Amino acid sequence: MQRRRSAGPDPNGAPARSSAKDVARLAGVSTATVSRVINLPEQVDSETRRIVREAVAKLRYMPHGVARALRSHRSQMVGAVVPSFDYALYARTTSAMQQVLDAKGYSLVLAEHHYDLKAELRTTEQLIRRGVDAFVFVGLDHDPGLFTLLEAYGRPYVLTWGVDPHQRHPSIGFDNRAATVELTQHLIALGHRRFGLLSAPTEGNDRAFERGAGVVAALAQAGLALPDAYRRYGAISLASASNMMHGLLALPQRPTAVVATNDVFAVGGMLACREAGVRIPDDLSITGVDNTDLGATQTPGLTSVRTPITEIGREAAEQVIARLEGREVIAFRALPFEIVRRGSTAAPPMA
Amino acid sequence: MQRRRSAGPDPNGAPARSSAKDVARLAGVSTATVSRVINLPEQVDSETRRIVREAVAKLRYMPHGVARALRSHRSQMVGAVVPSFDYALYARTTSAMQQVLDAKGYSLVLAEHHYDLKAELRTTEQLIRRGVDAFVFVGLDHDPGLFTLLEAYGRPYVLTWGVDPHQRHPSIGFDNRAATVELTQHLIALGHRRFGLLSAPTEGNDRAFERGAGVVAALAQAGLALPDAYRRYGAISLASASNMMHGLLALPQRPTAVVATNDVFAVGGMLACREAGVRIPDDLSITGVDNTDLGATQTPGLTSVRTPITEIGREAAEQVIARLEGREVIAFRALPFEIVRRGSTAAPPMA
DNA sequence: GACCAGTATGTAATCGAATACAGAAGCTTC
DNA sequence: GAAGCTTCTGTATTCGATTACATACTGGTC
Repeated sequence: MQRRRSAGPDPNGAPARSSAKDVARLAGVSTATVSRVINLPEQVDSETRRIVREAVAKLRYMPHGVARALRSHRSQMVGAVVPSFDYALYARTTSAMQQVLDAKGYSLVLAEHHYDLKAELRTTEQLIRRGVDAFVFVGLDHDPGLFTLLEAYGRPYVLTWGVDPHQRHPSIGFDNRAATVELTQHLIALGHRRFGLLSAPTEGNDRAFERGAGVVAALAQAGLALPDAYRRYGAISLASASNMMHGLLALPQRPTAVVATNDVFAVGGMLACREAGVRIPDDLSITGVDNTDLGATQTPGLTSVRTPITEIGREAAEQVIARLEGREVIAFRALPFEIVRRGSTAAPPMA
Repeated sequence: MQRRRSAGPDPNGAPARSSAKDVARLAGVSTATVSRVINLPEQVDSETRRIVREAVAKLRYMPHGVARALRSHRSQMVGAVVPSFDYALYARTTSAMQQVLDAKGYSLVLAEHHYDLKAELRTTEQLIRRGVDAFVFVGLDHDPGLFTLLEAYGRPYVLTWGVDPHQRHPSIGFDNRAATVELTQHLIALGHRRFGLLSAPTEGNDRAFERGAGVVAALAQAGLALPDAYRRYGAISLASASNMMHGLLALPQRPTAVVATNDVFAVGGMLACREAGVRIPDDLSITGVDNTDLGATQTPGLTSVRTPITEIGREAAEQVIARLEGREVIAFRALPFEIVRRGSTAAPPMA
């Protein structure tokens, strides 16, 4: 295979980028002084500082981050390892993170693992190899090797979208179980007795697990059960949710209320109802979690839970930066959530 | 401020990570051979290779990416600089990119610029400093300094979501103008004569500009005009779109068809119509672009254009990798799009 | 048996900054 | 005016790999 001379980052025609040595030469100082002007300016005489800064400006000098990272063991990069980007939520959390990081001079490195905790481990390993300083993960469930790895390489991290009940790992999120407990209680109060659940597979997904558990707990408290046939698990997509809902509608005694563990499931469920001619909320009530635009704009609007999407991102970024900079920080933070009632929930039809 | 001994990436207790030197010692070879086993295995005797690989496994050696990057001028990181993550689209494109990159051993570094081309330039500069090898940008409009910078540092790049008509920059996307031309023609064919436009500000946003231009061009071809009062520009959010639509509805002669330059604007517009008691499609037809779930699940479903969201991401990633590896590649790629007709468009009401 | 080509490996320089250490200069203080 | 402190700057090492170059060995050829 013929290979051209160099198409890579260091090609023929490119004007050599200027180094600290060039700046030092022009300013008539040593590279050590150049480095100090950049990193510890107060240690340098103000006149020298001025001269060096002029040289920096004239040569358009940009410190070589890779060299700096090698020597100082700091890359100024933070990794976010999320389940999936396709689900708008994580994108928004990540967006909030990115803004905070950017403002503080850090860059965001991103990876997805598609709900595969082994993949999460591998990908994190790769990012550590690349020099990423600190990490933000989604959820509390992870491969045990992940924590060993982070420990071994001394990488600070924060878990998000949940709060670690054992307080073993720093975490920022909210009480997923409490959210669906409240929703379910709301539905029970409306008079519903026969429930359905639309959920993601709970293996390795503590958010889904807790949300499902919240439904079961609230029902149990009211003396109600949630038989297996009324629990449906599938991938997070409208199509899969629609399928699951068709399954529930086909039951001999179909539920009058369906709790979905997120808005995508709920909207997928609504689509299935439209197809099947089941009216919402007259024939069936349905709720989501996360209060996305997708749910809010449906007809009728989807009752959901406003989760602290951007706050989680912002706080997580601040946390890891604080840890990186050696500051003490609150390690466990439960943010508030709030039920948002819309037209998708009402009293059940008369029996 | 008291600082603990070390909370950073290289703390006290952490077992020293093993280096190529350690592997070399254990295997009884030089570090050069270790490096060769990893990067050019066919140059090493198979027996030596086996021994080195055993040592690598025993010590759980991971090459130090930063050191490697310093010496080889390759960080194996690709940067994606997108306008915003909040808009689901870019998140999905980025997701597709990430998957390709990951499969080929690259990592994705992400930044947003919130439609500020100066910020885009600054952030790219920062990523170059961090050693990012190649870039993917959204759109054709950029600060001229951006290309100078990329040129100066020899960084390959690809523009996405549009196709450069002058073919000066490698680009992968589709014909934004043609998309709205087709939509508008569809509406004209249905009998509409009075149009409205909901768009993002076009400054520095070629996608918005082209889509708007497509509407105007199709109308002109049919001998119709689009007066300024019928063009509304605002931020990409449901609330802002709803405001704009209320403006259109308040016109003495309100439009019977509204073309929105993306689905968010269109759905925001639909919300405003619901509030104002304007029925879709009986009183007003509306269309979006991008064929998102948000639009597809509305009642009625939003007529839109299926744009090659994931294909763009995948191809862009493959492009930059190919360029990085010195392979020749197709530099200008126009992907197909397709009108998706749903219930939001119909004939105009009788006059 | 001399020469050459090819293969396998080691030695040492290198990437570009950060930083430990040393040294110079200026200022106090007794 | 000697000792001691500060303040400022330079010298030289270091981070951990990649890689140009040198070297040793093997086998084939005339």
